[in-house]
Amino acid sequence: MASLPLQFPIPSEASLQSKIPTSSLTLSRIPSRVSLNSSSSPTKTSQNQRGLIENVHLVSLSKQGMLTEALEFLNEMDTAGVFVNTRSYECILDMCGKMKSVSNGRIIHERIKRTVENPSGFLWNSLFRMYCDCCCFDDAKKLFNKMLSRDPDSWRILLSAYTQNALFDEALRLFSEMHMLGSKYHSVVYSTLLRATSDPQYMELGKQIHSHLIRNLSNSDMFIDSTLFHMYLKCGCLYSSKLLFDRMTEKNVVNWTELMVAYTQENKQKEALALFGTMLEEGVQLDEFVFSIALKACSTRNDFDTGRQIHGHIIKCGLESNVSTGTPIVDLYVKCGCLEDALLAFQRIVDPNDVSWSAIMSGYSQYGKFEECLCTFKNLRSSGMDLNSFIYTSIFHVCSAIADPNLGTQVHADAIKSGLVSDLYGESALISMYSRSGKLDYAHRAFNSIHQPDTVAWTAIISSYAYHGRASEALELFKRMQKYGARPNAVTFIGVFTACSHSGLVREAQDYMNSMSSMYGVDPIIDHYNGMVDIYSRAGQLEEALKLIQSMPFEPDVMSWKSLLGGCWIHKNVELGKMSAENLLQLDPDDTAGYILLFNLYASSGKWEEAANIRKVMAERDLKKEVGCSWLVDRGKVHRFIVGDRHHPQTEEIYTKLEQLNLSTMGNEDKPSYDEHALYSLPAKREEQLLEHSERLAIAFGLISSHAKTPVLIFKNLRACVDCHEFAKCVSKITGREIVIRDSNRFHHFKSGMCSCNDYW
DNA sequence: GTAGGGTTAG
Repeated sequence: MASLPLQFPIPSEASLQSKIPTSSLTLSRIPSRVSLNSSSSPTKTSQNQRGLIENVHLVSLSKQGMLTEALEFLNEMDTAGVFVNTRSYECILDMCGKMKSVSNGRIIHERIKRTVENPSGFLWNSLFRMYCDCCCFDDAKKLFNKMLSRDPDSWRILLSAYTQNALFDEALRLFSEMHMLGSKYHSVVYSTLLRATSDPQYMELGKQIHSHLIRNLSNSDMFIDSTLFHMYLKCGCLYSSKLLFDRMTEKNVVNWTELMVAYTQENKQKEALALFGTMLEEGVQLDEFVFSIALKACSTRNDFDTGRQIHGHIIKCGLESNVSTGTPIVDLYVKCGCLEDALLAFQRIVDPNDVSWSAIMSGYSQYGKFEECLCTFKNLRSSGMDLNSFIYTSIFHVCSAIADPNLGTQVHADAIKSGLVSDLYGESALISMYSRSGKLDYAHRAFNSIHQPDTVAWTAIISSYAYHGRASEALELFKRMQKYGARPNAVTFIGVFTACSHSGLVREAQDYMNSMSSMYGVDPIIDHYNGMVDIYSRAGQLEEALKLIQSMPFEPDVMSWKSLLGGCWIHKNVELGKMSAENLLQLDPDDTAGYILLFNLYASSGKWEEAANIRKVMAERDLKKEVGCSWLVDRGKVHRFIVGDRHHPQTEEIYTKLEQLNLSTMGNEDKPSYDEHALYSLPAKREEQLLEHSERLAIAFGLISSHAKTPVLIFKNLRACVDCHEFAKCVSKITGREIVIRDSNRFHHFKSGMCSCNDYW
């Protein structure tokens, strides 16, 4: 039979889709049917060609998501009596599902019922899939129950819809139904279903399905292998996963990455990196995901050298500027203490995202680059970039370090507005921020707002009270924490020891030290022993402190000796102090604080020659003590003072006030001692300088600038000086004002001539 | 028309 010549060549469907300007196309502009030679009788070919262009056009409209136009065109085709083929229906239903337009899908469903006799299994499945894609599971199930010829695809479509929408119980019920009916299923059904069991709560079921597939499936494939491997990993069965992984005939980079992630989550960074090494040996194609997890393993274990090698590898692969690899490189350098390298790596990222910014901001906040951190934050905010809760946590850290409660409160409000303070990280950072800014009540409020505080949150509030010298409340919170089922960790015990230390609770601290490991399962580390040394030393039990240093299961470090030296200074034990200082300076010959403590010890014991010698050694080594600086925040502005400072615009008023205060407190204070401020001064000059110490200037300014009922809140970078501590006590008595000073160690709350530390610090 | 991965904080 000769084929009939067409009047024009029929283009391929694909080329038509790109050529036809679909939106304005109507039946009047394209032939409603391909013209055939009228004298010829219809043949099979001619039947197939009838309405072909219209159907192609309908498919084209559907694929472009122009559902309204497609429906209109469908009506025009009806009017013109053009046959709508199954393929067109499938396409339009597919788009209805993708666009979740169940109303249009229902119109098509009705049309099919009216116009299509005996719809094929394919068409039924298309309809069915449309309802599934639109999440209309009731309609889908109704249709499913009506379907006479459910094929394996029908089951799979519904099963897949259930798993994709996390309706795992329904998925498992359906599978059970399939099983009861003895339906045939192949690997696709298993891999779809296993998705539902990749959760610890379904692990047993997952195992059953695994054994089911072993019995019913003759050949496994990479989907099954991969899904089973994934399922066991997600259920926490690393060992089983590894067995499956080793047996997999075909492994790809995703499988390797998953296993590495599992190792890092179990704190097995070394194993993760070993896997990475094997990947390199086996020549697996690497991508940004696997690099990022390898870098994370390095940063977590502070493995700078391996991290640097991986960085080199990334450069070779040309992925250095990629945000997914560039960001963990930044984090690696931040964690390894190389802020400069981190900045360089950051600058190389072509399009840094919020994660990249939070990584670099965390670096800024950790390395004291507070101004840079705040400035970056302001710029990001005004640029409209998406911020995340990590960024806010870093900013809370900065606010707490610079002790600016106003800024902290503003950022807090901002974070609430952005909805980014809702997780425990942010909340715990908030507790610390408020407490370190002198607002213990706000800190407690932040703690109370946490629905279920975890160990870190409890630790933050315990440490806050400890830091403010409120030992009994801190220890009470420690008890409550256990009642609520939160398990203390090593950091919690640091808070507990801080509380005991600031209040001289030697017995209690001993009890905690002895029960840490047995009762709480926390093995003491050197920081805990040093805490105990500090507690003995402050309490004057210097021999006990020394005994502990000598008997503890760690080599004493700088902190161990410094704590003992501090105690020797307080309790004027020159011999032991000298020995502690020698040990301390042997470990770190440049420890300025160690020299200053020893100098003060000599000076306060009248050993001027030895004191002068310390000063000489320091000068020879070019060691200068950090300049004492006190500051306070008034109406959002930070006012800083150093000793004898005359730069403040209100200097006149400040000094007048200070003179007045010095006169009224004179005689009320204890006899002046010697402290770090006095190191390079002669005794007479020293006393003169004492009257202009930074704390006193800050107190004077605080009194004249703030409201009479509000406490004067002052921050100092060094430890509070004994004389100024006395001064603050007197001022609080004479003026009736409450004064709060945060020094480098803790908070002092002065009220009516008393300090919350009871002169014990 | 099935499965699956990463990086930032207290």
